Amino acid sequence: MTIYDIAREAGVSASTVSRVINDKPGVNPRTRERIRALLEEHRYVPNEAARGLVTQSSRLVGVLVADIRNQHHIEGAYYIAQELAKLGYCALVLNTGGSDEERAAGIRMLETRKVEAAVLMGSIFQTEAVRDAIACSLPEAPVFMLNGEMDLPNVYSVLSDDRAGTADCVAYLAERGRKRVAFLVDQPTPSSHLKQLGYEDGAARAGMAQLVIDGVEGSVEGGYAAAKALLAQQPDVDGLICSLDIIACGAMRAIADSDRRVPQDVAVIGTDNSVYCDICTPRLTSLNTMVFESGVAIAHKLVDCLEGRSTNRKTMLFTGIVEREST
Amino acid sequence: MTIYDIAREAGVSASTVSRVINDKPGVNPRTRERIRALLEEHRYVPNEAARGLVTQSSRLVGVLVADIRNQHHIEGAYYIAQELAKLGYCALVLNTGGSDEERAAGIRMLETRKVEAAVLMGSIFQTEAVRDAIACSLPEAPVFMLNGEMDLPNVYSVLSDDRAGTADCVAYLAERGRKRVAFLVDQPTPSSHLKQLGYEDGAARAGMAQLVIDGVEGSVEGGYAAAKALLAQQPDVDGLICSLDIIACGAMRAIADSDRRVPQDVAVIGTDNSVYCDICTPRLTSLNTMVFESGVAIAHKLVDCLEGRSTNRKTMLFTGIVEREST
DNA sequence: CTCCGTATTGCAATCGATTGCAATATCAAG
DNA sequence: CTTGATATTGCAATCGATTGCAATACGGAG
Repeated sequence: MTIYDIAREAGVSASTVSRVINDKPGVNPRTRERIRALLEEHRYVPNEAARGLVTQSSRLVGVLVADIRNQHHIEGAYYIAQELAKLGYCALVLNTGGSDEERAAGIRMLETRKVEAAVLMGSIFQTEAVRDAIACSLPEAPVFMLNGEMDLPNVYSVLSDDRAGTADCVAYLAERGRKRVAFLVDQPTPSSHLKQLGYEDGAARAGMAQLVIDGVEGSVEGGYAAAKALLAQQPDVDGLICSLDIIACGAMRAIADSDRRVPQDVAVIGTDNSVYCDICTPRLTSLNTMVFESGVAIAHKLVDCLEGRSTNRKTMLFTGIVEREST
Repeated sequence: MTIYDIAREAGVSASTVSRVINDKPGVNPRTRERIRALLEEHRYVPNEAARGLVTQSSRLVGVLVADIRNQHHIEGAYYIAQELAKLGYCALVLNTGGSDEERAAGIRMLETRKVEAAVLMGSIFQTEAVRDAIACSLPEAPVFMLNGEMDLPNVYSVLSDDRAGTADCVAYLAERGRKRVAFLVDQPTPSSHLKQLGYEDGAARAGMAQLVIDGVEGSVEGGYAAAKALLAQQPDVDGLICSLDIIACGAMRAIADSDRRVPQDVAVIGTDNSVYCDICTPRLTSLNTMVFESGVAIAHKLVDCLEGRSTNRKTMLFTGIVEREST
């Protein structure tokens, strides 16, 4: 069912039908009603591809998510999709794998689909290859980065101050009398690197020795194994900060298995404030890195851009420690 | 950069360029190479909208996800997207809200984007309104339902036998000497209803009195509150089956707060086998309802359909209890 | 009854591809 | 130097919309 079919049946030209569909003036009210009825009757839906071809617009926004394990990113992506849908835009949510190639391919895919804007969920997109791909494929479209920055005029940033936040975690434990606070960090990503820097800042400021275990696998088992080894080697550890909540969950289990209590013997803090915090026992104190709130902020700024309003290129959200039972 | 730009620069017609792009025969090898080089040099990417208009294909598959809280559905959706990407298809992942209207609107959106197939993640799509929307908007395209069936020739189903699985859970507890097993169920959905029927089957078969608490909020707090109330009223409960793992997590906390031990005093089983199972303490025994595996199966069957191979309209996956510490 | 302004409507080009068929080029054989 | 077969290439229509401009219809004033 195309506008030509409708036009034939209504005894008018396609132009007139198009004017009715797009609520444009210059159509006799009676004709308009007649066509409206036909449109309704045949449940006409426009072909977005054809429409986009002539209007040079797709009403599509690309959302790239790298880590599907990150509940926050996914929820953020869906929130963005929802907000956009309200405005008649459609989110093209793509998951890109772990490599730079795949991420660049994702951006090229957005180009062939002619998206009008893009969102990159996560600091993992902050690489040279992605920068080049954006400069090549989306030099005009507004691109929003979550937790990342890029020196391109069309790239906007929404980030949370994870470095300061993690430093705050160290200070928080130091104030509560912890003397030896270790840091468990997963595979290096820009985000985990920031957290590590924050840990180092905090430890230096508190005059505390630094103890970093890196390369921890991002799973309950990974956290368990790392914490078990740590406690065996450094039995005097009385505080633990983890770059992922899920690692903290595994670590707490290891602590319990080593006949220590959380938080009395070892206090534990995660840095995601994820749903896991309320599920594990004891409930996990965690740094709210505002990932979800960032998604909300991105959706709003994106819509501002798309509707021609201006927005500042960088938005910083402040973190906060959410105290639960593990400290 | 369009094929016309390339054609002009190469001194040939657009047809020739198109033949090169699509690897079609009938082009002088030397010309072909020259055009290939130009394509590369200008990083030509085809406009999918224009291509789709003439070929009447979009290489787009719509994936509708209703409940973003369901980690399985999201992972499944991403897995599907990944498989499709390998074959040159692009997944249009849409989240539809809670109402029938929104779900029907999602299907209509798929129609305007001219998707070649659709996937509905979850039993929640098994409604009359969705059926009508499919019959209207996607009467030809293959539609895959996860955990749902529909009497339309183009709707395929991949489901897990949750009813039998939940009955197995009751039997499992009965065999281990539990006398009074209750069932906590969330807001009614086709899926939770099946689980409830399974519980009733199992209880009847084991000659056990039935004790169903329904309308439980699907959260840790919801499970906590429901279990707390239950234990106060029915102190003799020694087994608990929950329609959602997250409810089971809350329930285990309530049991601990009521000075009972899991599993010694009350055994608990969830019915999602989600990531939460390994995070809570004690680790939660749960029914693997194969949601993730179903996603995999759907991806494969979808690709079969798209490539012209035939598949059976209904695939049943069998559930299994994954034993952990809560039983 | 003519003329003019305004309200409707349609024509035709355009967007960026694909593709059947006609046209031209190339080359070897006779 | 034809002729015919085959290899390249281009023309033009098509997909389903949108839109500027030209054309027609209508109505009232003179």
